[in-house]
Amino acid sequence: MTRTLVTSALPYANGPIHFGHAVGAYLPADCYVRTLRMLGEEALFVCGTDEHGFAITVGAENDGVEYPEYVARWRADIKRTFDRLGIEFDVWSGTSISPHHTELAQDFFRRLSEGGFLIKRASEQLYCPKDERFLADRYVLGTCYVCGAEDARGDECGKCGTWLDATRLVEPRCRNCGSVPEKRSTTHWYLDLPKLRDAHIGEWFQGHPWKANVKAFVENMLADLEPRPITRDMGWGVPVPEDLADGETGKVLYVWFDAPIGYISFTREWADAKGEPELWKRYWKDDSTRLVHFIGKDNIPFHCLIFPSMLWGQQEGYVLPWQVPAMEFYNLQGRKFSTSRNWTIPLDAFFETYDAEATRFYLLSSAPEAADSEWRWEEFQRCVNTSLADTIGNLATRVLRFVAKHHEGRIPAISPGLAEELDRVLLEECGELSDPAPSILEFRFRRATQELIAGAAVGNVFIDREAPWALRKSDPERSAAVLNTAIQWLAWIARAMVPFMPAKAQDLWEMLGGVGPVETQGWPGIPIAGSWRVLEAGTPLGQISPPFRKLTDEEIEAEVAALEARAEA
RNA sequence: GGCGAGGUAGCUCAGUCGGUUAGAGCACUGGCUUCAUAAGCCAGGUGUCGCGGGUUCGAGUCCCGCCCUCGCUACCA
Repeated sequence: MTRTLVTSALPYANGPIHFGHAVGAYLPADCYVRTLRMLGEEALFVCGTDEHGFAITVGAENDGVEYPEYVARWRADIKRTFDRLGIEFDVWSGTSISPHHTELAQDFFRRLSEGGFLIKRASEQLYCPKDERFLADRYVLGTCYVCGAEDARGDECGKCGTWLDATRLVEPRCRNCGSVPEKRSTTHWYLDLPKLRDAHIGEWFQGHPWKANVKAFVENMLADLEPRPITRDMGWGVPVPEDLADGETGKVLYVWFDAPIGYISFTREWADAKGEPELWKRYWKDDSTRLVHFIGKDNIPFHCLIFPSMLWGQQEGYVLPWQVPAMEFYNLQGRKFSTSRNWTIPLDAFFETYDAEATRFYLLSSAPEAADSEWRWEEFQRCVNTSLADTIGNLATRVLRFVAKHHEGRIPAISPGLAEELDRVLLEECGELSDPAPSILEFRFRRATQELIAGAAVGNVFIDREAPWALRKSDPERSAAVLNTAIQWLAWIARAMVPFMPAKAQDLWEMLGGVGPVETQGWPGIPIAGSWRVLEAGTPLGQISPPFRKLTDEEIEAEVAALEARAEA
């Protein structure tokens, strides 16, 4: 029995999330958590929005609303998408509203300072006098001092690709209001990453079996590490603790510094809500906890290096990540998802037409585990029609309608002798049986979806071999036993479907006459002859209806055309 | 520039420590079946494993070089 704390990257409360986000950090995590629970293991699933930072202040001001209102709007919008996808966190909060967050983030700063892991340093940064704020590099435009291109962004020139120093741009201007920024000296605190690496984090990282994409990337960074600023001149964020500010004012913790602390704040919020305020320590301060961060690859530095450094630097026994199953990127029909270029799938319309559970399955089956991958409408259609409707859905209807017609809608009887014989046929002679759970626990979600479908295919082979429609006349007892076995197999499928499609799994379970939540049946694993049947003969079936609607060529073609039309508009 | 990942059948991909005639799904063709959502089952593969070298009894797999695609490059989060 293990205990696992699962986090999904905190989405930034500055816009809607799309399927690329969902498949990168949220769906796999939800699937993983559901699998652990089916296996009887303890898991806690934590998420919420990341609500500080410069980009949010700009977004809110452009919309003419106060910061808290702005982030509350996106917090709700993002949550709605998760709800529709059936992603169920144990706690959902936000870094600007979670009760312990400010104090905890300040505490992190304080303890790092006491540990000697912070460096105070002055630097020159660009300040916009009109907007009265310091500008992040990417919010400054100007002429590239390398190639002369105009409208280069302060962090990188779009023309020549050079990584720029914003303060050296020729004719710089504020991206927001166009005025000329001035250089101002400002003091900030830096996290001494080289020191933390040498003290512990380097060794810790090396001694751990990471996913290939994580390992290569971080090893590289470890070799060439520099102190990183963790404060910012801004009014929106967690203030630097006054007692440590040395008279400096207007400083807040950098958003990336406070954001991952949100995982802990939210866990505390969850524990408070349960009426056991100390319970969060069971997850964060017990060595035996497995901390798993689901993220997109853009988040690897933070979750494999910086946040672990912050945690360890507390010297308070915080657990460090056990695994960071970072996904690569997910594109849409050959291009990057882009809200500004209208290369997106409008989700409100999408969920009115398409099934969220089938969408979960398709997303997991195409997840960018080892390389970038993409949503393709044609593949979505193929997946829904072939794998879900034909292989799983049709297996259910072909068996259940037969039973409805010839056995009064009740699960037919089976004798011990026939059970033994049919177990052998089904479990040994109808194709290879595989258990999706080990794949899920290794973060191989694509393979896991294939294994589920392979299981349903075994059911189809079994029915064809035994042909109960023919046996009905020649050997009615065997015909009944075959149908009993097929229904038991559907029950296996329903249970195995839970991590991928929890609601559909429940629908199927009830169609089979199953009572109560299918999750409570536990994970079915690979059936063992003689002990895998869970439904009683004589049990009345539920209402039979095809679990998955097939998608027509016309509607898929229309979706692709609409996508392209929106992008051109 | 630096780093990384990919390049395997028409399409999407799997190939663990190097080891038989390189696999799966889809698509396609033929046959069977008629319980079922025009679903199901069976059978059918002459692939330069990106290119060129090398190591080895043996390379898709390891080493070197090159070509192509994509991503990341931390003061956006």
